[in-house]
Amino acid sequence: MTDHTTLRRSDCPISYALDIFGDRWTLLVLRDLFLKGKRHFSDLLRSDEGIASNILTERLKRLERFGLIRREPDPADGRKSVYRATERGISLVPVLVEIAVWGLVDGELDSGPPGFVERYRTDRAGIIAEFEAGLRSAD
Amino acid sequence: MTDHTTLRRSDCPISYALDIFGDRWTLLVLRDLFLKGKRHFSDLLRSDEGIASNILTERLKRLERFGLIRREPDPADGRKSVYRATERGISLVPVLVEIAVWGLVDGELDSGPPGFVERYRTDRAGIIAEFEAGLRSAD
DNA sequence: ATCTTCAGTTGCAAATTGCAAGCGATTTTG
DNA sequence: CAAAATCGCTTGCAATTTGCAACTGAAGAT
Repeated sequence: MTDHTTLRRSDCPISYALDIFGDRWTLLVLRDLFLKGKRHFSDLLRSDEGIASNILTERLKRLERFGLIRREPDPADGRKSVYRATERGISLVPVLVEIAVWGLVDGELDSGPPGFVERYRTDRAGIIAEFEAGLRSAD
Repeated sequence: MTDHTTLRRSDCPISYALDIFGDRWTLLVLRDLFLKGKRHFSDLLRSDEGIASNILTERLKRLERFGLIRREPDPADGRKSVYRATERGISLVPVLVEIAVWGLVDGELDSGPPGFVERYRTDRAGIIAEFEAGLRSAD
């Protein structure tokens, strides 16, 4: 069996990154977790794109193994876990923002915060810093 | 059959982007084409990661359909085609660079141009402009 | 106590990927 | 000019991954 979960295909940084999040779902899970503030399995399951529960389970485990997110028991509800960004995960915010901006412009979409692209053009660092700060302070 | 080649899963820009390049190979093809200056099928086939020829064929067709690259006959060799970035494709350079930087830092890799990350930190726009200019002037 | 919700797991069919071999059209070699 | 090599694919097929639906045990709500 080819082990895509640990095997590195080459020493190229782009290839390295894609071995972690180069699939149809991983970045969407991170989007919900990092940009939309979702924290629970059930919230993530109700993504706009309709991820299957077995896929979500597998991706969350993978992301935890790669150290991009961590899982904690929910103190308020024994059935639930809370998923959060680690510092390593937070370092992916610029990638997420870059992809979002590309998608907005290329797809001529108007979803997302109003004026996002305009602000990005003049204050990229500020936008990114804001998202990162939001993730660090999330309780 | 679910048609992943044309179906949009949601109106999220990240989802839109992933419907175009959210897989293990597409961005690696674009890397070779945009950042490594490869132009021919045979060169792309000899990627570090060892892409299969049927997958490469399919990805090139897809990228052409999405308007990110275009194909021309090679005037110097009737068997060959030349693949080039379109303006739309060039707009993906910032995404590629962002992912590359993330991979270099997170993976503690030392591949790529020396001092790339350092220059990125102080002159992101310059690096991107350089890659873009290189693509536009390529004959 | 019973019912519901939660976070998964399981089984299986369908789609995608990877591999090796083959192909016609060119181009190069002798 | 004929034969061999190269080019950009295509084809067949096995292995892997995905998607769907149904199910489960633990925990919470009524």
